[in-house]
Amino acid sequence: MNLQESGEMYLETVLVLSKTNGIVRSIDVAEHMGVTKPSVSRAVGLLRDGGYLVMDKSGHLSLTPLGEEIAAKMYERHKILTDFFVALGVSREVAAEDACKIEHHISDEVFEAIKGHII
Amino acid sequence: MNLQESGEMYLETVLVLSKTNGIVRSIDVAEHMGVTKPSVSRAVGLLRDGGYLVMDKSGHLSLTPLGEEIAAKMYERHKILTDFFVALGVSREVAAEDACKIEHHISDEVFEAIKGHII
DNA sequence: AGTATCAGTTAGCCTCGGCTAACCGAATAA
DNA sequence: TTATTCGGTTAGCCGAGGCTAACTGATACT
Repeated sequence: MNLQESGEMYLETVLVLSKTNGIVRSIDVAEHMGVTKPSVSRAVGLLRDGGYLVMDKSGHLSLTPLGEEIAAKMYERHKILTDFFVALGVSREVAAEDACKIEHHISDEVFEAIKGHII
Repeated sequence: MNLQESGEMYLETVLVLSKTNGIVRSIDVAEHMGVTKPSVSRAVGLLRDGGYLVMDKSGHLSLTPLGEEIAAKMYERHKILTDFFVALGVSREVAAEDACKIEHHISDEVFEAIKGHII
């Protein structure tokens, strides 16, 4: 499985929800992301097949080390990019929105450069 | 027609090629973007229907004021973002690649903030 | 015990944006 | 004049990633 932007987003959401809620179910992911249950169901199936997460018999999702790695990477990008934009004078809300969109598109090189220039 | 990321990319390419080559044909757009003729043909059709560009009887493409506006906006973003990343220490090549990807995703607010902080 | 609710899945549809194969018409070359 | 090439179009396929409708199975309520 070649992880697409949407896959990264699902993994990041699982990570964020597990930090805040503890346990994470598909329905929580759906609500948090504003998508439907079937969309999450398919995404979870693909991510499970790809070895990025597992679902136990009661429907609780947990990231594998591989999934955790990607989710943590996206989450770090999200935070750093948001802070960076805020530091440039952007409102926190718009900064977070944009961070969410571009975190999946920038190269490691550009991200590290930004990270190294936090004001 | 609601302009998608790919539409913006086609418009920007027409603008860039018109700056360098003068006249622009679909085949030139295809070669420059690394897509096939049918892909360009369909995109040009949609952009024509949306009032973003016109094609004369000999196949020459030109942007309408509406298309020009969008293309110029993307082109400016491309240049500014590239310069910004280069200023942060990123190689020109990677900077341009990333600029190309994110120019379609960032908000006006974030872009203006970046533009105002060119080092 | 029977019913309602809730979470997850399945089936199937849609749009976007690539692709190949095949066709058309104009210009060029033999 | 006929054949090739070139540029554009048409038809149709595919994958990604949304969606709705409908089913399933478990838990909880009456």
